[in-house]
Amino acid sequence: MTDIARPPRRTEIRQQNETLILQAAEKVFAEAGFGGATMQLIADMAGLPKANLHYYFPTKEDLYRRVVQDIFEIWLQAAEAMDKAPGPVEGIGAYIQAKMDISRRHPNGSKVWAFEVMHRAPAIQDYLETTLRAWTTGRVRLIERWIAEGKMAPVDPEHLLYMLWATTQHYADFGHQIETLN
Amino acid sequence: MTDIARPPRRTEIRQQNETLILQAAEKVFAEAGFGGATMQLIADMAGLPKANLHYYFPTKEDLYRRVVQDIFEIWLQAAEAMDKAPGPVEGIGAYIQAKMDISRRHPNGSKVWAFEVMHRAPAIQDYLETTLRAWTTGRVRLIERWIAEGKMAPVDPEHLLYMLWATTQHYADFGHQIETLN
DNA sequence: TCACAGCCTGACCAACCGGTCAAGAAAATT
DNA sequence: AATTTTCTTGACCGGTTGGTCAGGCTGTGA
Repeated sequence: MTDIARPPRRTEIRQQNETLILQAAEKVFAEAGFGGATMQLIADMAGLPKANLHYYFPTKEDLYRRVVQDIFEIWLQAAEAMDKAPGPVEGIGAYIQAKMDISRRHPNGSKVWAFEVMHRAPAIQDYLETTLRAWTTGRVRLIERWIAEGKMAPVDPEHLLYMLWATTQHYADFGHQIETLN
Repeated sequence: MTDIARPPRRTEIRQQNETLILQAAEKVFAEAGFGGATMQLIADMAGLPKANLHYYFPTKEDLYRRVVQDIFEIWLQAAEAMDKAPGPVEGIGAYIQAKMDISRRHPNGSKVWAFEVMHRAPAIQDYLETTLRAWTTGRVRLIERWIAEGKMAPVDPEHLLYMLWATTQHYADFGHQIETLN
């Protein structure tokens, strides 16, 4: 009956190595895409033998899916910043701020996410069709309410969201292009 | 001394096969990135034996560089639409129109371009640092003139261009995401 | 002290990678 | 008709790929 004491310990090594691998994987996948990435390179970057990767993540796809899933969850958190705001100026401003922060703190994850969405999202179709859609409709309704209350100009809420995504994503992913031109 | 008659003929088969290969390559590179694409898959998609690809394009990199170069030249042509316009409304409008048209007609090329720029553009550094920069400064000056003439609101010309890039590129590359949500 | 579950890894495998090449087919030039 | 150039391709090469596995190691609980 010692149910409470079991889970905490014993997984320390596992968790430590998993994050180590995930960090390396995020970087390699971001730089080469799924097909271009190699388990050997990820292993080298993590400082582990390749066989050890396969101990924690049986296949390359498992590892990739996990990387995508992680960044998606972080990405979703930016929504909170929008909901807590009293009006559009603070809400949208805070959302942009949060998204740009994520892009800055997880540039690799941001690229993996972009790559994934660009390619029909074979690894995350479920997310796009359920979680993401739910999130979007919720936010669209919020913006519609703001418009109805006269707090902001009557723009198409969906297109506004697309533009926000486009711009923040662009600054995250095309940093090099912008940098070169300045 | 028959200098004029030489170039036209003789390259018919070559040109035909080159475009056939380039079309297949554009698609495969767009879907898998440079590292994930394979010469075998491109060959199959073009309906040619793999050894034949290497006859026209000695290495995978040569083929890739050519694909990137082609889409870049098409991309540059959208500039003309902007220059011919008398004012910002027509100019920027026409530019967006032209870019969206390109994205719609060359969705694969657009993805290859995005992928290339996202990854520090190893194959086209020269372009980014010369041609593209020249193009940008020219357009910035055009917008500045429009602002000086009171034809449009005084916004930062460079940031305006970035936003235009971001939005049009987003609609081209993330078509699937937008489609899924609608 | 022992046992046992979780962790580690060198060696190995079939499949596939980009690229080569020689020998021949087709086309253009003479 | 002869010759030369361009095009085509099956077979092949060394190296790399994702993935496996047997056997050893290690920390912990009894």
